[in-house]
Order: sequence, then C-alpha cells, then structure tokens
Amino acid sequence: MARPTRHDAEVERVREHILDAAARAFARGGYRATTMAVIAREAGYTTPTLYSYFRGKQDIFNALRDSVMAEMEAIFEAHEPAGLSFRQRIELLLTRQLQLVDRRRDVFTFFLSIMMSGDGPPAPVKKRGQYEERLRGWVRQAAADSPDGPESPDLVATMLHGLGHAFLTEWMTKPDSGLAVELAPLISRLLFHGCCSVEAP
Amino acid sequence: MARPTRHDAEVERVREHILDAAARAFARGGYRATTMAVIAREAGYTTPTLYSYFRGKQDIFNALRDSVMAEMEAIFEAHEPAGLSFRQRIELLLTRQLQLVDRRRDVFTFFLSIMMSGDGPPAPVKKRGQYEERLRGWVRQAAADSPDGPESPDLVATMLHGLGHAFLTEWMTKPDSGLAVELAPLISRLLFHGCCSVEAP
Amino acid sequence: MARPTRHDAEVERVREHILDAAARAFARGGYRATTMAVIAREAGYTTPTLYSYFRGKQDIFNALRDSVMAEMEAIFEAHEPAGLSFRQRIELLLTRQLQLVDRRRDVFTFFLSIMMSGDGPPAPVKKRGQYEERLRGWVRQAAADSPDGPESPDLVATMLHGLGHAFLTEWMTKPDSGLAVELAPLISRLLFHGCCSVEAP
Amino acid sequence: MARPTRHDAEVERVREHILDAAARAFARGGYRATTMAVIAREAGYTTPTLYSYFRGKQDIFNALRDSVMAEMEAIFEAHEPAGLSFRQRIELLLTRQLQLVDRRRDVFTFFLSIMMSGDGPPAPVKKRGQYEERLRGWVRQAAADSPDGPESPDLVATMLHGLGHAFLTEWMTKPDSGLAVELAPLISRLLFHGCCSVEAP
DNA sequence: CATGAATGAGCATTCATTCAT
DNA sequence: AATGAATGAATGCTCATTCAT
Repeated sequence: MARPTRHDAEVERVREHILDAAARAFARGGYRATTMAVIAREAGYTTPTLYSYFRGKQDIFNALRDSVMAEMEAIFEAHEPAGLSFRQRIELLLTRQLQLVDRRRDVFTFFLSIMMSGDGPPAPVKKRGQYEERLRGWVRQAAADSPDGPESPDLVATMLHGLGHAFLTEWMTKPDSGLAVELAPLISRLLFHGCCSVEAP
Repeated sequence: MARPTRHDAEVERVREHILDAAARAFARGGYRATTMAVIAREAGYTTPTLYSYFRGKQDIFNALRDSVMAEMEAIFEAHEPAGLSFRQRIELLLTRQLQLVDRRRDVFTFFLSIMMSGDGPPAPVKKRGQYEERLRGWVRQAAADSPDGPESPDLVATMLHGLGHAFLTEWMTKPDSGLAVELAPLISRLLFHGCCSVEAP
Repeated sequence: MARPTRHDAEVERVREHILDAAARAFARGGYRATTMAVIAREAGYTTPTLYSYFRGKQDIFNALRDSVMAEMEAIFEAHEPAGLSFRQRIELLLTRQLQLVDRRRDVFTFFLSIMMSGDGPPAPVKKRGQYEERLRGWVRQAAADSPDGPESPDLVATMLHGLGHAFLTEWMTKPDSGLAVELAPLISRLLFHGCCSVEAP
Repeated sequence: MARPTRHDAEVERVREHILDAAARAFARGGYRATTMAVIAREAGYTTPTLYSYFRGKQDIFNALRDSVMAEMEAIFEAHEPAGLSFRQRIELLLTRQLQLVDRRRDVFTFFLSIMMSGDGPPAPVKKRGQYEERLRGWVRQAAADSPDGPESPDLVATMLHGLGHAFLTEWMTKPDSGLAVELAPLISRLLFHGCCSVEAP
C-alpha cells in the first residue's frame, strides 16, 4: 500500500512539472495576474488537467512555497565542517543558498517578489517574513556558537538579508548574469567590512 | 496654459486625497487584489467618482508612482552644503529620503513591495528598477565629485539599496517603530564599515 | 436611518421582480439546471446585475423559499370566524392556500417539485418537509379545538397533503385550468368522504 | 437476432448492477447533482467504464426509467382473479405496486422526487405524468369492467395517485418504516371512505 | 460633481465525455 | 473489458468601467 508504485512516481513527476511551469508563470506576472490557463499553457496542458494534480490555484502556490521552504530549511540545518569561523559559516550558508537560487531561479524570482508583497493568495499567508525570521534565528545561533561571533547578530541578519536581496534583484534582471553563487564572496566581504574599508589580507 | 483657477486647485486636492487612499489600499493588498471599490471606500467616495479624477485603475497607479518619483527626484537634485565628504553626502541623502518615507509611509510600503514584484499594472511597467538606476547615477556622480569617493560606486549603490530595503522592511513590519529617519546613521555605518568592523572614532 | 426611503423601496421592487423571474425559471428547469444567466435573461438583466441584489444563486433560492413560507405561515395563523366546524376550518384553510397558489403559481410549481426532490441548493436544505410538518401541527390543533375533530389528525394531514399535491399537479399541467381555488370543495369532499361514498346532504 | 450468448448475459448483469448503483446515487442527490463519477464509485467502477455499458448519463436515466416503467406496466397488465369487486381490484393493484416499491426502494425514491420535478435530463422528458396517465387508463378500464365501478374514475385515479404519493413520501422519510405494502389497506380505506366516515363492517 | 445602476470581459472550477493503452 | 489521462463546454461569480440622472 505505502510503497510508491510506478504510477505514483509518474504522478509526482507531473506534479513537479506543473510546479515548474507555475513558478515561471508566477515569476512573470505575480500571483493574482497569473491565471490557471496561463499555468496550464506553460505546462503544456489545458486548464482542467491541473485539477487532476492540484486542488486549485492556491494549492499550487502552497506546494511551491512548501517545496522551496523545505529546501531552504534543509540548508539551514545542513552539516558544517567543524572549526569554522563565524565569517566562514556565513559564507558557507550564503554559498549553499545561492546554489539553490541557481537551481530554482524561477521560484525565487517569484518568492523574492512576493515575500513581502501583498500579492499572494487571498487568505492566510501569515508566513510573510518567514525566511527573515529563520535567518535571524540561524545567525543568532551561529553567533552564540562562534568565539568570534558578532555582538549584534540581529543586525547581521538584517544586513545579510538586505544585501542578498539587492544583489539577487540585480542579478535576476541582468539576462546574461552568470551564477548567483559567484556573488557569495562579494556579499560576504561587504557584509563584514562595508563598501569602503580596506580588507586586511 | 490658463492660470490655475480655484476650481483646478480643488480638483487637485481631491486627486491627492484619492491617491492617499489608494496608497493605503494598495499597501494592504497589492495592485491586483485592490479593487476600485476598495479604493473608493477608503477615499470616502463611490466607485464612479474615481473616474472623474482618473482614467482608471492603472492611471491611479501611474499617478502614485509619478508623484513619489518626483519627490524622490527632488531629493536627488536638492542643494547640498559645500565641502561635504562622500560619506557625509550619502548620509544626507539617506536622511532626506527616509524623511520622505516617514511622510508618505503608505506609498512606500506599497512600492517597496511592488518595485520588483510582478503584481503591478498588466502592461508596460518597464519602469521597474527606476529608483535603483537613479540612485546608481547619483552615487556615481557623487563619487566622481568627491576626493574621497569609492572606487566602485555601483557597488555602493547596490549595497545602499539593499540595506535601505532590508531595514525599511523591518521597520515597516514593526508597528511601534519610531521614525525611519533614525535609521540613517546605522545604515550609513554598516554601509561603510560592515557589520563587524570597529569604527574608528 | 430605519425608515425605508424611496431608494430602498425601489431596490425592494427590483428584488421582487428578480424573484418572480427566478420562480418562473426554476419552475421550468429545477434548481441546478437553472443558471444565473437564465434567471437574468428572464428578469431582463444581465448576470452581474443579479449580484447587486442577491449574494448569489443560493441566496435567491433562500429568498424565494422564505417569501413563500412566510405567506404560508400567515395563512396558518390567520384569523378564523368563531364557531366553525372542523370540516369548515379545513375548507377555509384549503381555500386560502389555493388562493395563494393562484397568486404565485410559478413559485409553487417550483416548490412542489423540489419540496422533496434532491434538486435544491447543495448544502443545508434540511427544511424539506417543512410544509408537511407545519400542516400536521395545524391539523392537530384544529382537531383538538373542534368538538367534531377526527380521531387521527395526522392521517388527515397526510391525506390532505397528498390530495392537494395530486390535484395541484394535475391542475398545473393543464394549461387552460381555471383557478386552483376552485378545487377546494372537491378536495374537501374527497378528504372527508372518499371517492365513492354518497355524501349525506 | 443471435441467441443471447453467455457474454450478452454478463453484459446485461453489469448493466443492471450499474443501474442499481445509479438509482441509489440519484435517490440521494437528484439528477443534475449526481455526477458520473459518483455513479461509477457507487457501482465500483471508474467513470469511463460506464460508457462501455451506456451511451451517457441521460442514457442511464432513460434505462432506469424504462426499467421501472416496464415493471409497472407488468403490474398493470397482470392477471387478476375473476369476480373481484372494484375496490378489491384497486387494493390488489395497490398491493402489487407497493410490493414493487419495497423491492426497488431507491428507484422510487428518485422517481417520486423527479416525476414532476424539473430536475431531470435537460432535453426531452415529455414523459412526465406518464405514470398518472397509465393509472388513469387502468382505473377507467376497471371502472368500466366492474358493476360497482365509480361514476368518475378519473377522480379516483387522481386521488389514488395523491394518497400514494403522500403516504410513500412519509414512509420514505421514516428510516425505520416497515414495508410499504402494509400501507395498502389504509390507503384503500381512505380512498373509498375518506378520513372521517365510519366504515360499514 | 456625484452616484445608482448596469454590464462586458474574464477567472477558478466542475463535469460529461473521449481515447490510447 | 477496464482505466488513467486529458479536455471542451459550461457555470457561478468578480471587477473595471460606463452612463443616465
């Protein structure tokens, strides 16, 4: 009963396919403006077919959010080598998160847009700021664990969030931008030393 | 061409009133989700009345964007005392912009949300990143004008944008937050020295 | 505030007009098969207009049911001359109800159809058999009040319901049938004496 | 033309099985509200399978109606012992029909509901009142054949129809009701003598 | 000037039906 | 023979917009 059959696997594959299409569509037009028909066309189906795989538009949104949030959470909880300095840990986190952004660019284009925009599903999207909250928690812990941790981890978290947001936004709007992960060292340097200090070698 | 009559002035006053209401409404629900009826109710009118003052929903959006952009532009072009250092000029700009945010909190809540979100008017909103572009230009100029300007002004601009965004976001979600303008020194320090340097006194 | 203005009266008039149209439409096709478009066309409006007067299809149905049920209830509670025999009271009730049927033929065509059919609004139509129940209660009371009341009032109620139903059904399907109220004496006679007794003069 | 093979018999069996399921489903929700999926689940098949046995939903409805009408017809044409009085013949008919109701309760729940409700197949259900018509014909014939037949057989028919309807409706809504056939003597008595006469022994 | 009234265009969702496997 | 997959055609409902008053 519980073992995933070939059939279940195929269903799962189509679900992923539709979610990918939805991510692209949402990324272009936001939540409200993206109709089921648009998602369907993007996925190569007609509208009613989507309803065989999801309960509706909101369900697609939720599945998308949960999927990307789960991947994010995995990164926050991922194993780290022992003996890293605070800055090294930040840079490792950044690297891993930006790799995820590279892998799922569309979803992030969308969620970066929405994360604090009002344009989500109508009812219960209390989950705004979920990422910021989680990031803050992680930085606090990392600061506490590191001998060289900063005095005000919350400031670090907000700053990191802002830098990430700004550079990602810029990166996303440049069509020929390389990999997001390449931004990691830059962001790390700016985070720790600002724009105009000379970094000690 | 004709000298503005008392009548024109009254019309302008009502337009501003409606734009304020629209700003609050948009700030709560995003562009698509905010119906003309909601804006009208917020303004204390009925729906058709809005059409006496604006051509439609998109026109309200445009007027709102143009109005705030004009105020921004005024700040970019405002007179500065002579002899300021680069950092002093940045901090002055920041201060003035955050004062504007304090004055028009609702509009900024909305535009910060939308500025890169897909949830704007359907057709031609190429104007995304307009602010970032303008900011970059100003920083370049300021860097060129200042003996102590940074080597990579574009980096400064992006960083400034990111920090502003992150701290404003945080500020906006805290209901009891004081004035945005109080963030200016903090943002300036983080911009120039990062989170963890010790600032030389 | 509470006094009905001319405006409210007009709204009420239109609501009644729409309900009449809905009654005709429902009477033809039942609940599910009757679309909002059909009701609208019958009323001489377009679909969205209906939503200015009712919250939706179910709301129209409810309003229709409540309206007719209220009229029925008024009849059950109406004043009767003193000193009537049980049979006279039944015949008076029948007469009044059939006059109502004459006045609102369409609604009754519909509700007679639905009253026990599964084809009503999906959710909470526990109110099936509402009329039968009320009729039974009335007959019990009348039987108790009358010296010549029958021994088994429930039987009388069921029988009365059945005869009413059958003769109304027949009456409704004959296009040139006269007034329903003319059936009252016949139904009364059959109720009390059956089909084949010779009625004592 | 060809002799019914084992295969044909099996097909017929499945058809009956599906019709039974459809009867239960229709009885619960009416025609429109009952989807093919519901019928299929009730029958233990998937939706497309139904189309191997019937041309569509309407075809299922028709088959159901024809099947029950055929059984009814058989009763109308069934052999009767010689020498029965008119009332005895009526009571025999009633008994046989109520036995059929006991055997196929679901179908009757449905058709009693629909028989005059608008909630049937959309197009050509002119067949409303089919049963009433047939019943009237039978009563006329029986009246003509019996020395003690009534003067107005049509009245008897309508009355019989109404009483049957009302008592069946009541019987159907009581979950613990016994057999419908037990109603026959009561209905017969009420039909011939009304509610309040004293029946001569 | 303001509004009550009305509507065209569109959207999420459902369902009877088909067809390749 | 049975079904998983897919879809065309509705259907209830919303909303930006118009216009007579």
